[in-house]
Amino acid sequence: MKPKLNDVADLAGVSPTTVSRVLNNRGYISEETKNRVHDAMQQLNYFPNDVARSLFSKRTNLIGLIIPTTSNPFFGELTFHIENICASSGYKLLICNSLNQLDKEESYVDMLMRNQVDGIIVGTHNRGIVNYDQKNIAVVAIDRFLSDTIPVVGSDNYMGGKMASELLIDKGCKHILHINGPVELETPASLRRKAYEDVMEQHGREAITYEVYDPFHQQNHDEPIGRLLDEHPEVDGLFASNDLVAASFIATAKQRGKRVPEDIRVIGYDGTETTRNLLPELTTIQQPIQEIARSAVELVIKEIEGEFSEVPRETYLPVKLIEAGTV
Amino acid sequence: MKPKLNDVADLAGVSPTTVSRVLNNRGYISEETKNRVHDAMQQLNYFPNDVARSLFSKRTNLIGLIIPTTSNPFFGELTFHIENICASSGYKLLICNSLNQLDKEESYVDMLMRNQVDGIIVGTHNRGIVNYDQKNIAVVAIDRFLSDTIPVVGSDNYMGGKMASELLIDKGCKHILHINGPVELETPASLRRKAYEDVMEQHGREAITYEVYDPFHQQNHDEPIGRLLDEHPEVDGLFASNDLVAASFIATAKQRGKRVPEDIRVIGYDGTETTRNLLPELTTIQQPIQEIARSAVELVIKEIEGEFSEVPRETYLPVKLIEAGTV
DNA sequence: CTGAAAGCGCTTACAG
DNA sequence: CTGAAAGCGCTTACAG
Repeated sequence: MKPKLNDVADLAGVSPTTVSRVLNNRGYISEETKNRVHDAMQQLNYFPNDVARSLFSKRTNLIGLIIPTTSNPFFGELTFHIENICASSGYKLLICNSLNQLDKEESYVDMLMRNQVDGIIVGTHNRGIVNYDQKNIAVVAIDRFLSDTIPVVGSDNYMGGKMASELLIDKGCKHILHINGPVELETPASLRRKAYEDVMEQHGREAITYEVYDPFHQQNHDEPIGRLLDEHPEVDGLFASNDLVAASFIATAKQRGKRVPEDIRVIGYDGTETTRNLLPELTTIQQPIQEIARSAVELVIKEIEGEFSEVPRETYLPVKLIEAGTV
Repeated sequence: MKPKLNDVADLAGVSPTTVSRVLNNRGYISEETKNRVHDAMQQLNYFPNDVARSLFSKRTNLIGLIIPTTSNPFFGELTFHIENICASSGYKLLICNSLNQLDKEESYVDMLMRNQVDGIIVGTHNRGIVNYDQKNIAVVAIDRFLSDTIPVVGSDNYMGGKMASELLIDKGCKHILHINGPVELETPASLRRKAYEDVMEQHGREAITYEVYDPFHQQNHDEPIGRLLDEHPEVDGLFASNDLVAASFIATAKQRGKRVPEDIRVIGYDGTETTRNLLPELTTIQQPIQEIARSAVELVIKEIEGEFSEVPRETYLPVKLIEAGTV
């Protein structure tokens, strides 16, 4: 049987109170008892039961992370950094892959609440919205407006969209296409599209935006992209809302005999380590994933600790253009 | 304040015992009380505190997953599937990115034990080894021998290595190189190398294996690969132990004016969705990630439920050759 | 069919 | 400097 605090107390010949105190380094204890207790703990190979501690303290040091899927390199890397930063602050991560399905997100939130997590970081992009406000829990959203009060963290989407669009213009593209997620979502990421449209207008170009149903749940984009290329044979530039779509586009374009960048120039968005490794020639707008993770974790911890005044409603971190072969 | 079971009991005019019974659907309860209790729960927006339940039941329904990093596409996808399968079996996932560092793995295991997880799935590949046997907890390893008793799940590494090596031979390669992780690890993955060496020997070829220090922790492989190409200008075939290394190799080779596959044919290992999407031309041995995840979860659950006799010591799942442009 | 009591493994006022 | 008691929010024998 697992030794418990009482066993340690018995062995050390002290009260459970005393053991608890040396465990938590609270109150005055003589060096001698302290040593005896430590010896007893060692001897029994004792470690405290955090479930019992949580029940009392009403703190689990657990944070729930809801994302579409860790299979997507952006979210895989985001998850890594979030977990890493949580760990160094004494928090643990409960992971939830919602696949952008509202019902899954809802049942995950229920699960997290029953498990008494201290906070939730939400990075899903559903159509519907879970009402996090009345859950009475610390929440931070990544690139998504959840309510008037829930803080949002993301990359500087407008700047990213602007840099990408202007680069394509500078390179001499005449017919620039944009592929984005569904606009109705009203996410900060739709600013990428807004920037694209603004730049096109400034340069007297027509803005043509295609929407992919769900850019985060990995799926085969080749077919819709093929149709798109057939409908717009004049296209000579593409700004894709993420690198996976950009990669699908490049593959499809090549199949149709188009050369990249000679015939079509392509820019993606995200710039994950994985993309940099597997497709180094892709020009892309790199999100500061680690900084996004850091902000999200810091903000949710501030909320947990009640420091609401120090939590800005919106935090946008700078992006970086990575210019490579596809442009 | 969060409503508790007692509040529900008060409102419904019954004892806490009764509320607990309707919550757990245990014992006989009249329809009428059942309804009154349900009404009270609704009215108060009550949901049970799983921390308290866990303290009593000594079951948390929590599983710990220790992997190098979700940033790596193989582990990102593995994590997704494991979490997914856990969720459908009522388990939750606590995620731990060890970066293959022994000290991190150790402190994660401590953390998981304190949090009373029901089981642990281990997918790290350190040099040192944590003694999981004496932790007295359900453990399953992925592609790693942890002890004589801990079950291992993985792909059929020998078959994968054989298929890759033979394909290169069939394609007419004369000087085939293999890049692998450090052998001392004695992981089942080293069977990929064994198969390569056996095939080379059968065909009277020299086996040349290079070792990359840590193929899982993403890093820049370009420099060592560059040296390797300089030392072996005659190489016309490469079997890489994973797709990321294969991609680095291809990029480096191209920089040196080598054409793939005309001058050098390349085969990777893993075949993740992400690689298929970003680098569809890469020929690779695809691991059955979802099946590995399913086996790992099923086995750890069997251990948790005490059905040790149904847990095989080693489970190797079939791989699939994906032949594409690099070969 | 329902309830009072004890207990899961800890922690913290409160006394001394 | 140390301990007895009560309690965190549940559940389960045991009675009735």
